[in-house]
Amino acid sequence: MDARPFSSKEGVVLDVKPLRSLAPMFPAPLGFNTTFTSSGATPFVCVSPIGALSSTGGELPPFPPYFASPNAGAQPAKYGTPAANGSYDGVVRPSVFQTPERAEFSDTYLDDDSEFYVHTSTSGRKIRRPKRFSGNHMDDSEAEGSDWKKPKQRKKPHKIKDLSSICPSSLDPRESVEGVLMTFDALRRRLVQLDEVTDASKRADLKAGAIMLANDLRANMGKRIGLVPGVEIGDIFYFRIEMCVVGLHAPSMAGIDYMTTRVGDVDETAAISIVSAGGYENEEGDVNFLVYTGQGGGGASKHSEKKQVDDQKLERGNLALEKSFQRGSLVRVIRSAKDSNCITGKIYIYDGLYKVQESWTEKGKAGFNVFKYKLFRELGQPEGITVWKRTEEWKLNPSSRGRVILPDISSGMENIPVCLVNEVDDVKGPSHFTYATRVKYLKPISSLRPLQGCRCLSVCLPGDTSCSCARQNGGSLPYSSSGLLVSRKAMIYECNNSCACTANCRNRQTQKGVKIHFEVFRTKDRGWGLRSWDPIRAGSFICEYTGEVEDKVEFDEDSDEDQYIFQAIYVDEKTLNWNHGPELLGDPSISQSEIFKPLPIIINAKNVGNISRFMNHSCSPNVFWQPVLHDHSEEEYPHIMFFAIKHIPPMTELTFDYGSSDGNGMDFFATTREPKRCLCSSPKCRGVFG
DNA sequence: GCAGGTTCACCGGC
DNA sequence: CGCCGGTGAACCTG
Repeated sequence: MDARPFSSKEGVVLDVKPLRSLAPMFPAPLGFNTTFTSSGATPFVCVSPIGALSSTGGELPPFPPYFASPNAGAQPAKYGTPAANGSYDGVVRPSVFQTPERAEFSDTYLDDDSEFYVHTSTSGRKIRRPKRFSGNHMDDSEAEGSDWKKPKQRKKPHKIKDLSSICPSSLDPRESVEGVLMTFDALRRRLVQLDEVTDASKRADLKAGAIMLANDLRANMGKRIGLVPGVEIGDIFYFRIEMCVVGLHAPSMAGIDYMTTRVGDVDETAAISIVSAGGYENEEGDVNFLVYTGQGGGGASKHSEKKQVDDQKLERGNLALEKSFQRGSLVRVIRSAKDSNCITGKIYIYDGLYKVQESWTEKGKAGFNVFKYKLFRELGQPEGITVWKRTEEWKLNPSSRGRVILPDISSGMENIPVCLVNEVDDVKGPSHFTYATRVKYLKPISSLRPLQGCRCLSVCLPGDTSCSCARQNGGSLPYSSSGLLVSRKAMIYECNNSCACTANCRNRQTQKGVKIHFEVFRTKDRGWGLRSWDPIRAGSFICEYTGEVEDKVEFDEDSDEDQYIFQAIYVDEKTLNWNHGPELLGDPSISQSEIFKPLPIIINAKNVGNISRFMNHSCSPNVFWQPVLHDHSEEEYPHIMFFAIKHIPPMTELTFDYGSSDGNGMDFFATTREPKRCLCSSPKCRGVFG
C-alpha cells in the first residue's frame, strides 16, 4: 500500500500524464507564491515575479489577483497553463506565511514543514485562532481559568510539551498525515475505552479531535484550493474530524468548506471542498459527476423535520460554490459510502478534484428554493469512488470480477470466498499448498496450565471488575465495542472455552475467522499479494498467520522456503507508534518491551497456510501482527493475528514488515536468513528485508 | 429520533 | 488595527 514513491499519486500522475486540466484556476494550492498578510494596509500582496497585482474589480477574472500565479500578470493564465516556476505537480510549494504560530510550530510538530503550513485567513480581515486553541494562551493556568467555556464541567484538552515522541515530525507530507491520523485514532480508541467504563458522554471522536487541535497535532493547517499534500485520492475517513485534522475539509459539520478573502473593498470567496454525505437531495448516480445541493434553508439534519422551512440564500457556501463555478476553480470532493461494518454506517472517501459546470436553483420537495451545483470530476486522477462501485458490484455478484483464476482459493474453508486473480501476466496460480484456517502444531502444545475462564454471563462488559479476562488483559477489554483493537500489547487474552460468555462476546474478535472479502492477486513484480474488497478500519482484525509450527528454521539455500516462514522476532517502528496518543490524556507512555517481546514461535506456511502467506513485505506497512491466546495458554506459542495499522481503502495491497537481519530496528535474534532486496518502494524503504 | 457537542466564520466592542 | 469574546450555523454521531 505504501509502496508508493514520495508524493506519488499526485506527483506521478499529474506530472507525467497530460493532466493539463488539473492545473488549477487558482494556482495550485492556494498560497502558491501568494503571501497573505494580516496587516491591514495591504490585505493581499502578491509576491509573484510579476509584482503585486491589484484587483480588477467588476467581472470575476479567471485568476483573481490574490490567487495570481507567477505568470498571471504577463499573460493571462489560461486553463491548463502550468505554473511557471515548477508546475503543478501535486507537491505544494506555497510561499510561507510567517506567523507567530509558525514560529511556535517550528520546533514542535511539523518542524521543517513550512511548505505545508500555509496559514491563511479565511476572512482576509482577521487572522487568528480561537483563544482556547491558541498555543499562546494555552498555559495550563490560564486555560484553567477564564476562557474555556464551561457550560458542562468538561475536561480541558491536555496540552503536553514534547510532541515529538507522540507524532514525530516528518518531511514527507504523507508520513505527517498518516502520523496525525494514527495518533488521532489511538487517542479515540482509548477514549472510547475510558468512556465505556465511566459511562461518560460519548463522542470520543470529537474529544480526540479537540485534543489533537489543542496540541497543534494536525497537518495542512490553513485552507488551500486543490490537492492536499499527504492526502491521497482514495483515502478513506470514518469521522469528519479526521478530515479536519489532516486539512482536507475543515468544518466539523458543514458540507461546504470555503474561504473568503478581501481584495480592496470586496470580499472574494471560493469553495474549497464539499462533503457529499446524503443529507440533502443529492444525486449520486454517475461516478464522474455529482449534483450537490446548497446549504441552508433548514433542509438538513439540524431540525428533525427533513423538510425545508425557508428558501436557501446565495450566501456562505452557496455563494462560494457559485463563485467557484464562475471562475472554474477546482473543488475537492469527499463522497460518502455505506459501510455496514461501521457503526455510523458511513465512510468518507476523498474522490479528488471536481469543477462546477452548472448551477441553478429549483424548488425542493418542500417547495422552497434550493441551489444546485453540478460538478464534474477532473480527468486523469487516480481512482476514488470508482473502486468502491466496482468492489460493491463484485461483492454482490462475484462472477462479475474479471480475470479470476479460482473463485475461492480456500475451497469454502473461510467464511467468505477468497478469489484468486491475475490481471498482470499468464501465471496460472501459486505453487501448491494446503489451505488451512488454523495453525498446525507438529508437536502438541503441552497445555499443562489450564485455561482460565471468566464467569461473565452473556458477554463481557467494560468496567466489570469481576471479569477475569479483562484483568488478564491489564484491567480492560482489549477491543472496543465495535471490535477494534484498542492498543498493541505483548499479548492479548481472548475469552475461551472455559469462559461463561457467549460467542458474541467482544473479547473473541480473532477466533471466529475472517470477515473480510479478500482476493489474492498477481502483483507486477513481487509475486502474489493480498488485498481486500472491503474497506478496513484501523484496528480491525484481518487474519491469522496459519501454517505449521516448527522448532527451528530449516531451509535450503536455494529454496524459497524462507519466504513463507514467520518469526516473531522483529517489530517495526510503525507498530510501536501505533499506541501513541494516549499520552495526551496523561496515560503513561508504554515502553517498547511492554508492547513487544520476541517469541520463539516459528510458523512455516510453505506447505500449509492461508491468505496471510501471500501478504508481502513493506517497509511502510499497513498491517501489523499481534500475539493472541484463545485456545491454549502457552505464552510462547500464541496465535499470530494481523490487524490494520490504519484505514485501508478497498483494493489496496495489504503488507506487513517482515523484519530485517541487518541488526537495526527491533531485531532481537540473529537470523540466518539471507536478506532479500526490497521492492516495496516506500520512501522509508530499508532496501532489504528478511 | 433526538440531543449533546464541536468548529469556524462573522460581528461588535475596545 | 488587532485582539477578544459572543453568537449562530452546520450533510455529526450515538
